[in-house]
Amino acid sequence: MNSEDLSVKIFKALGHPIRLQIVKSLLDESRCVCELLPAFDYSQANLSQHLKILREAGILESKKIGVEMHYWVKLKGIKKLIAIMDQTVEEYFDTLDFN
Amino acid sequence: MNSEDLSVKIFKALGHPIRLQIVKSLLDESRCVCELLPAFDYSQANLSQHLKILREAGILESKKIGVEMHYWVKLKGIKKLIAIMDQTVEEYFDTLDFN
DNA sequence: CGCATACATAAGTATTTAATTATATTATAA
DNA sequence: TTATAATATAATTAAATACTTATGTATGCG
Repeated sequence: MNSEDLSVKIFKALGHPIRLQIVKSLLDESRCVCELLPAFDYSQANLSQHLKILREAGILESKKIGVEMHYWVKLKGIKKLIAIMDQTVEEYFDTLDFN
Repeated sequence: MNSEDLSVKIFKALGHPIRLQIVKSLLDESRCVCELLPAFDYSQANLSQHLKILREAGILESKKIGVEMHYWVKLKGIKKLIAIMDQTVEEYFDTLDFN
């Protein structure tokens, strides 16, 4: 896969409300699915599928510990990316004030 | 729309190869559709629809000048966002080298 | 063992998104 | 005014994505 395709894949992976929530909740600490599941209101299968998409985009990494599967954010850039997105969204709302 | 939804909308808008290309080509200068169209290999209608999605995500702004419609990147954050994405993709490929 | 827990995968359906083709709009120029 | 260029919109179809329900797999425990 080339850089352009990977960029698109990462943007796309983050372009879903459930997945963005998941990633945000993993920015500073790893968690197992058993912790994520009750935190959100999605079915276990659905959550698992979204985690797979995030793993395949290279955003998350996982490791099995006993019976639990732990997930964390693999790329440091993702945290920056989300921070810049927050800034950008602020910028957007700021521009609205002048209309 | 709240911040979370807007973040998702922007990520999603960038998560398509055509749209990412368009945005990148507009990062430093505005262009009319008549300049964009021959630069890429998409049908006029298709291009127009992607431009609409980018406008509706707040990423692009447009203005009609005579018979031409000019587009440019409205949010400064978008340029940063794409720069961080490029870094992140590099980071990804770097991590692969150690496997 | 055999069962329970934690998770993944598969299959099916519903919904969304994308692309194509055709048509509409708007501004200028002849 | 009509013709043309530049662009948008609508309608259709195709394809991808998301969600649900059902089932499978690995690990640890009694």
